[in-house]
Amino acid sequence: MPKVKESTGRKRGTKKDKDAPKRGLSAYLIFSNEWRDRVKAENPDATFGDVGRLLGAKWKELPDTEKKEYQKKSDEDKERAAKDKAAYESKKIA
DNA sequence: TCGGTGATTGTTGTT
DNA sequence: AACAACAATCACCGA
Repeated sequence: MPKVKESTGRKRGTKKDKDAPKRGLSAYLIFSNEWRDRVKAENPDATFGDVGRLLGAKWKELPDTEKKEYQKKSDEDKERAAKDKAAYESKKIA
């Protein structure tokens, strides 16, 4: 039984590695980059609280094909993060 | 071998 | 500066 987090309040400064080899962006992150301006374009009054919620709602409304595009981008980002860590362990091989 | 855990990613707007 | 919902993620490690 996977402990699914119901609250989205993760801890920000919870890292133990001094180098912190980051990870990769996620589909939503990339999607938000493109949609953030579109959502705001239709909701110039909506602040993060509004846009944020609306954004996520739209994300799910997005066609699977569309999401697939972002997922694909996330894949590239992943590979990028992989190199990031690669250098991290390389310099920090210890 | 396998699981699940935590850490991370980016936006905006506020205080 | 940091946080707050929104969602995905997924690499990492240990037992």
